[in-house]
This record gives sequence, structure tokens and C-alpha cells, in this order.
Amino acid sequence: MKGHVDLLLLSTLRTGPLHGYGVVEKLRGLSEGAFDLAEGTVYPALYRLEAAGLLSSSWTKANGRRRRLYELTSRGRGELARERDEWQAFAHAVEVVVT
Amino acid sequence: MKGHVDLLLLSTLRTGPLHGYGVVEKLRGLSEGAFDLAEGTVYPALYRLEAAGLLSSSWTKANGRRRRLYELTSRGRGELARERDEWQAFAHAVEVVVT
DNA sequence: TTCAATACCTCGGATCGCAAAGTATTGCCA
DNA sequence: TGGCAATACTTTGCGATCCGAGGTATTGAA
Repeated sequence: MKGHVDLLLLSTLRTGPLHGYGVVEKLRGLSEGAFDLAEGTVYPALYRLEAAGLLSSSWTKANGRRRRLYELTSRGRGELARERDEWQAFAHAVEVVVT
Repeated sequence: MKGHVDLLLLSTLRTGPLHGYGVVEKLRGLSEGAFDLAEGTVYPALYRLEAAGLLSSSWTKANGRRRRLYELTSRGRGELARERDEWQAFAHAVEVVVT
């Protein structure tokens, strides 16, 4: 799962803001259990992405529980597109080698 | 390039024995330049794979230059099949998430 | 003879995924 | 009422791994 977490997180936020825990659940759902990221993976990754200017966050409250809501910045959208293209090229190249 | 080196190396050796330098060249050729692994990546990886019983090696000589020839063991072939299946599942799951 | 290519080895930094442990709140159920 | 599961976030530290950089040695071409 190394090196692809950023792409997965950015992709998951593509359709709208989510908080950390929500990202984990959505990713697990989308991938039918294949991607069940540990919190120790996701939260630091979200911090990194925000520090890199690809995400912005704001505190909200839902059911008395505090939530930090993340959403893509415009730079984040650009980076998402870039990383998706990169993934396609990478996946294609692997496919060529392994088959 | 993290986490996929083993699969690429095993795949490259699938069609016959090769030495380290040769693996690098073949991989670069197969992938049309996409995978140009550093020697500091490949040699330690080959040692790891041999230590894990997936490869076996023997010294040979070609044009006065010493070469360490690596080839898949039967366990290596099994592992290759396993990792290839794993890759397919992984790639498919990523595809679902990013599209 | 000097340099590029071939071929190998090794050290060290930097990154990263993740398990683990901690805090806090809400709501269910016995 | 008490306790436990689920929700939600944070931080620490280990282990793995990629790779840049530097080192050794041989061959052959310029």
C-alpha cells in the first residue's frame, strides 16, 4: 500500500468534503474492503496533504462529536489529475512487464 | 516505485536467468524506459529475494567480467504467481476508486 | 591512456505505512 | 446505573524500502 495512499485520499475527496474517519469508511466501501487504511496511516497523510496545499480543513460538529472536514483545494484537483495520469501510466507499464 | 520492485524483478526473471545489471536493462527495455531502477535498489532487492528462497544465484564469467546469475526457484515461481494475482486485485481496486 | 560501458557492492538518508496506545464523546443495552 | 461499542482524532516509534552516492574492477574503443 506504499506510495498510493495520497492518490486514494485525493480521489475519495473528489466528490465532496469528508472527515478523516469518513474517508476511511468511504474508501473501504468503494473498494469493497480491499482498502482498509489504519488511522495511523490516514491522519498523518491528511496532514501532509494539507501542509502541501492540496487540502484545506475546518472544524465542524456533528452529533456532539468534533470533526475536521477536509476538502480538495484547486491545487489539490490539479494534483489529483496528475497523479491519476501517473497511476495509469504506471499500471500499464506493470501490466506489460508481468504479462 | 515502492512495494512493487519484487514483483517486477520476479517477473523479469520469469523467462530465464539474468544477472543484476541485465535485469535492470531488460526491465528498462520492457517498460520502454518507465522502470529505470537504480543499482542501489536492485542489488539489495535481489539479495533479499535470494535470502527468502525465491531466487538462487551462481557466479559466471562473460567477456572476462564476473556475473552473478539469478534464477527463479520453484518457490519463486509460486510467489510470482501470488504477487501477480495480488497486483491484479490491487490495480482493479485502485481503478474503481479513482474513476 | 583515458574514458565509457559493464558489473558488482555498500552506506546512509529520507520517506512512509501502520500498529499501538491514548483521549473524548455519544448511545445502546443489560 | 454502569459498561461497552462505535465514533473521532492524535501521536509515537518501529520496520521496511527506495535510491542517491560513492567505491572497486574489467574490458574495449577513441
